[in-house]
Amino acid sequence: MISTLLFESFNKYARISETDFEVIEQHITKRFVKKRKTLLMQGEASRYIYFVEKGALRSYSIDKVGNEHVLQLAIEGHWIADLSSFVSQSPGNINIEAIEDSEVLLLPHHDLESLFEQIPQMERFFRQLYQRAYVTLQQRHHAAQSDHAEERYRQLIHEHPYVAARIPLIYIASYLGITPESLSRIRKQLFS
Amino acid sequence: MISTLLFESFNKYARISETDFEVIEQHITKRFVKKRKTLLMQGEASRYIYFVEKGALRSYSIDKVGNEHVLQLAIEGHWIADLSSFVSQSPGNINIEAIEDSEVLLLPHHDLESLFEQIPQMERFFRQLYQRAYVTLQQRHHAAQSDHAEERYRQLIHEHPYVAARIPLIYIASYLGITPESLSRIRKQLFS
DNA sequence: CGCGACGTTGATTTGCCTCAACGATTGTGG
DNA sequence: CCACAATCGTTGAGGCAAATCAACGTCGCG
Repeated sequence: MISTLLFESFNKYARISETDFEVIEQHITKRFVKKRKTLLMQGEASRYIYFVEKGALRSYSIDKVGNEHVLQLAIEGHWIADLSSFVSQSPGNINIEAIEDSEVLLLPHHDLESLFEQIPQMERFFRQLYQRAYVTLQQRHHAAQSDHAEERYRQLIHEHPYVAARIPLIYIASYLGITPESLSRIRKQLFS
Repeated sequence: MISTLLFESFNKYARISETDFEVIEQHITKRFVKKRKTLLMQGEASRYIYFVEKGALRSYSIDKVGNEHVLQLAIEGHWIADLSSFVSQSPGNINIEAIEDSEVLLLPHHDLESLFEQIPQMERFFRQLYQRAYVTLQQRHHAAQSDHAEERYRQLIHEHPYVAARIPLIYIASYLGITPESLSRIRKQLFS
């Protein structure tokens, strides 16, 4: 087995047997990404969906004035992707970059159809993945509208303590939709 | 044919023949909703996805302090739903309400499986529907992060002039994530 | 060593909110 | 059918959360 983490991830949302998993693994390739190196650049069609085996990554978009906005933070055991680009196989406007030296497993869009046919549970897994992505995005949007920055930061610490502890403040701030300065002040006030 | 509008909507994103459409129509029911009456209430599992045949509706969620946040505005020819609830068939936290006296067509989740089998193009249509919902949400989130209220309002007028012209200012404001007072001031400044 | 990445702190500004009041419509119950 | 109540939009005054601008300290690394 290439990756126990990956096996567990599949099994969390669908029942994948070990023999099925072996089939899946044949379609997986591994890639190493150095800190601050880009894995996916806007303008490309995202040929893969990425599973973080080790390290940490972020996805972000860039606005008119050149500011980056973090969409997703992912540490080992989690998936990261530009889903709209991956699903439609058309150019996206999202970048994915390593925050630490990382190992990433690549599952190619190209192989999905045949995988779905061989392993019906894979289809279920992906359906759920898309669903979760949508629900998460909706919750974030709602939180951004209705909660203050401090409350959103509290929530993040509560739900993803590892992420909050490990990822540099600048990216956390961007994820929360505020400036590093603001988050720094919020933290100061929160831990005292 | 019950509804030409509905037929056109299907055909915009998938090729549905008239004979296929007749099959679909057998699963559709019509419902009249009076202004300010609720079509779907939070806590319910959304059994239907709704097509607006006539009138206008909004979907919204309510935050801790009791404020409403409009998620979607839909006039005739458009779909509206609590997708996460509809897809998972579990209780949602979204309300759908008529802004004007409206006619709505109901497509039940219960019938989808069999429809997908009979009319493969239906599956394609729904896949695209989900995709568009996701992309739209992501764009809105990005806009909320990077643009000022005035710019977001401009965009809305540009992309959905009919909506902007017809829907009361309070709902537009909520959709943009600002107060009615703020939008009123933005408008004053914009049209002078 | 020197430079870039990262975090902090202070001073000031600003976009939008809150609260309050008021007019114009539209809706409704007696 | 009229009176009164909501709904909707506007305007003004004041306040606040977070942004901006600027400066500085620490750390890791080529």
